[in-house]
Order: sequence, then C-alpha cells, then structure tokens
Amino acid sequence: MENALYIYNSLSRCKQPFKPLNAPHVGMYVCGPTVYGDAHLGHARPAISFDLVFRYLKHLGYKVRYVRNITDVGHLEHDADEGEDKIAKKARLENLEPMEVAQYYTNRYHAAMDKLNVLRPSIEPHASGHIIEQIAMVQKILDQGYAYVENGSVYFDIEKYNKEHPYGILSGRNFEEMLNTTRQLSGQEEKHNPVDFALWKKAEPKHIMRWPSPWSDGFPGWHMECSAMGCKYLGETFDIHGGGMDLMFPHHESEIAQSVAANGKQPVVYWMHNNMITIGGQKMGKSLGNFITLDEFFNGSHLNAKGEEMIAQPYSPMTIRFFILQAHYRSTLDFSNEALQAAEKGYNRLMEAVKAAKSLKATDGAQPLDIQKIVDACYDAMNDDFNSPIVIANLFEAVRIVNTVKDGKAQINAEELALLNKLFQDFVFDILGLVESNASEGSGALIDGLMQTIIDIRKQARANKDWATSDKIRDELAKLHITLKDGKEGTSWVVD
RNA sequence: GGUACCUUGCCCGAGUGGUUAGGGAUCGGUCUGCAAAACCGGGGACGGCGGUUCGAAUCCGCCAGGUACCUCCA
Repeated sequence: MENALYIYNSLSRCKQPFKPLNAPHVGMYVCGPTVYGDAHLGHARPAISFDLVFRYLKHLGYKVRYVRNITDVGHLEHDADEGEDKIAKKARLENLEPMEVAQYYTNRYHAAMDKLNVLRPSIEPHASGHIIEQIAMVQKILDQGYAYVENGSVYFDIEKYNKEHPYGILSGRNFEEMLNTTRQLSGQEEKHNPVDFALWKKAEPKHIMRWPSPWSDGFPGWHMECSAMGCKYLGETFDIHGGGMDLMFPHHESEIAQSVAANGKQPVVYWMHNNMITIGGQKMGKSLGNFITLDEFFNGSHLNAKGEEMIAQPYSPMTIRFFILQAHYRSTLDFSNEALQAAEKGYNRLMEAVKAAKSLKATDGAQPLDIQKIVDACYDAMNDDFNSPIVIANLFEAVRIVNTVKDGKAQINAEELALLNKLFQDFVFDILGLVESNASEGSGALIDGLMQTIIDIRKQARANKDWATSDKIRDELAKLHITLKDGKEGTSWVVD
C-alpha cells in the first residue's frame, strides 16, 4: 500500500515517510496509565492523539495491532517513601488489596476513555500479568553482561552499555553530561553509577507487591514492563511507540537501552511523543498538583489549592476531544475556560452542519463546488504527521458550503453531495472519532413532552400576536437556563 | 548549570521563503413581532534588533520572555 503518510520521528527529529516493517500489518505500542488515580486532562492527550493515529492507519487499510499497557505494578516513589511503589502505597493507605486499587482505577480509566470515544486497544496488557516475561528479559540482559546484581537487586550498567551503544540517542544527551547533572538521591548506594537504573528491585519487608525471582522477592524496575510486553506482542522491533514527551527521558531512553542490550537491535522504528497540556502556561501534572480530572470537566467543578473554582461550566467529552484535536499533538495546548468554550461552540457548529448535510437536496446539473479539493486537503493534512487542526479547518470550509446550500444560495449536484457526506463520515466520525450527541445526559420523554407542550402554547400565542404571553414563556424559561431557538422549521430548546 | 523547544491578530490555535488557515469574540448584514439562536460577510498578526535574499512572519545570528526534560509524571 503506497501512500504519502509522513510521521515525525522523535528519534531522527524529522518527518519520515511511513514504511511499516510488515505491511499491511502495523505494530504500535503506547504507554498507558498508572492506575493509582483518576485520569486527568493530561491523560486524555496521548489517548486521543494515538487514537487518531490508530484510526487513521486503519482508515488507510493497515491492520494495526495497538498495544497499550496498564501499569499496575506502580513506579517507585523516590522521595520520602523509599522504594515503595505507588499502587502499594495507595493500597496500604486505603487498606485495600493492591489489585483492588488497580482494578478500581482501571475501570474508571476505561469509563472516561469510553466517554471520549477513544477506541480500546487491540491488547491491553497488565504489568502484573507479565512478571515472568520481565524476569526473563532481565536475565537476558544479565547474560549479555549489561547488568549486575547487588544485594538482590539488578541494575542496568549504563557505563558498560554506553561503550558499545550510545546511551541518550532519543533524548539527545550524552553519558558524560549526565554524570554531572544527575542528582544524588539517597538509597542508591547499591548502584555502581548514579545514572544506572533498576531492572529488578528487592522488596523491603513492608512492601506488599512482590514476586519471586532468581535474585530476590521483589518487583520489576520502572521501565521493564514496556520493553517486555512490547517485545512479547509486537516483536523485537516494531513500527511505532508512542507516549507523552515527559516519558522520553528516562523511560523511553531506558527502554531502548534494555531492548538493545537484550536483543541486540533497536526496538522501535518510529518514536512518537505527544506534547503536554498546560494550565496557566505550566504543565498539568500529578506531581505539580495542578491537574483537573476528566470527570471534573464532565461535571463542571474543580477547586484548586486556593479553593478557587477552575471550571466555569461542565464540558462534554466531545468538547474535550474536539479541543484536543484542534491543536497539533506535538504542540503544547493551554487549558482555559475561554478556549474550551470556543471549542464547544465550534464543535456544535460542525456537528449541526454534518447533520444538515444529510438532508440537503441535490440539484441536477449544479455547478461543481470542488468538494474533492477539500477531501484532498484533509488527506494531505493527515498525511503530514496527523495534522488534525488543518483537517478541522478544512471541515469548516465544508460547513460553510453546507450552510450556503441550505440557505438556497448555492446548489450542489448529487455526486458532490454524496462526496460531502462521505467526507464527514470518514473524517468527522471515523478518523477524528467525534460523535454526534453532545447533549448532557438524557432529558427524558417526560421533559421532552412538557417542553413540546410549552412550545406549542407559545406558538399559538405568537400566531395570535400575543407577544406578552410569548415573551413571558421565553423569559421564564430563560431563568431556568432553557434557551428557546426559533428557527424556520419551528422552535427547539437547549439547556445551558 | 546542561539539553531541547516555544514566542502569531482581543483569545485559542495552524502554516508557509512571495498567494485566505480555522475556531471563538467583536463589527456589518440576512432572518425575526422584538430579541435570542442560526446563517453570510468584513476588519485585524506574525516578541525585539541585525543579517542572507529580488522578497522573510517563514532561513541565520544576537537579545528579551516563556516552557519542558535532567526525579515519578501523559
């Protein structure tokens, strides 16, 4: 399958034509969530960005195996709580089984992603379910001589590795430099070199998540799961590996080192990294404590540390999705109510037109409106490193045409009308993954019926030129945050 | 301190060596009993200073401001 898709590769720092190793099959691995807390807006970014990649590759006809892990073994905490991992800590604090915590947040993650219409990956492996694979890979690295055992823990020997393979090719740093800039953390006396990282860590007695291994009862190091599971399901070298930019170092860098050490080859052809979502120009992150969970966006309330309300109104999942897609995945995206409200309005306008396009009437022999040009522009945009903002800009061009035809100011022939509807189907629904219903949860048949009665009464009043009654109905409803919209085909209503 | 990146109109956000991004807001118009909604249209920009070039917002240099990574983070 020949196409013109270009992907920006973080490894080469440039856009490269996409050539899968085993077309039409494509292997893609994306770092998933650590399930010890609710997903926030930052988690939505990679999920949606790589959902876009997944959808577009499938649209192009590739058979994609998309692997996104669930990290339920936790990463080590480094501050005061020496060597305890995040899941275990949360479990201990809440007096739960660690797997109970992981399951709870995994369920909630899935629920939030479903709302955002993020497709489930082909395989969603759990780190805890692949301890054996991780131990095997650690052993392989030991056998190759790139790791050492110290007091039951296994560490990766970066100095040794760096002599044969440059360490730092992804993040652009070099070994000597790192020696000078790495902070000395306590509890790292076992390491031969402060930049070395753990492949296997011996568990302290209080540590509740532990597995037997040739070296100690313990748990795998921070980066093992992705290497082991990526290799298991996608092979020693696979096409695409994605994740947040903040994972580039040390996580992805270490993945490369581990895989090269174990298998002697680069694990990934195309490294893709989404940029961060910022809030007030600063990264939204768990450690910074400035994150807003997705449920809080959906419900419309979040108090910051100072007790200030940060969210002016509830935002539907599709508003969030559209907001994220309106920026390119490699740019930072700043959260603000103003930006979100603008996204909401734009999204509604797009969907209104998509709906209207379905009932447009074709006119025989109408002058061409060059819909094909818009279609081509959308493909060009996607082929240029998944440029969803340009796709959306072009879709609004189509929106303008729909509205012009709807207003009777232009005609469209049957062929182009079909093309227009296909454009919306392909790009709005299949590729961008937007869905139509943006309405907040069901108003129900009862309210619908009541509203219809009220609207009918007002319609009668207006027919009688009884403006007092008609305006009273409109004003009283407005006080209840119900807006009446008088259109050519009658009156509709919306709660805001 | 090291490395990388960013700075676009009122706001958000694309992009390009010469030609309209787009959305929101605003303004004008259509529609309306009036309004709202909806739709159409217009205006408005590339941090500062130099340089390369016929021509730069786009390339190069310097300056200013900002961010990310260097510690778990999407």
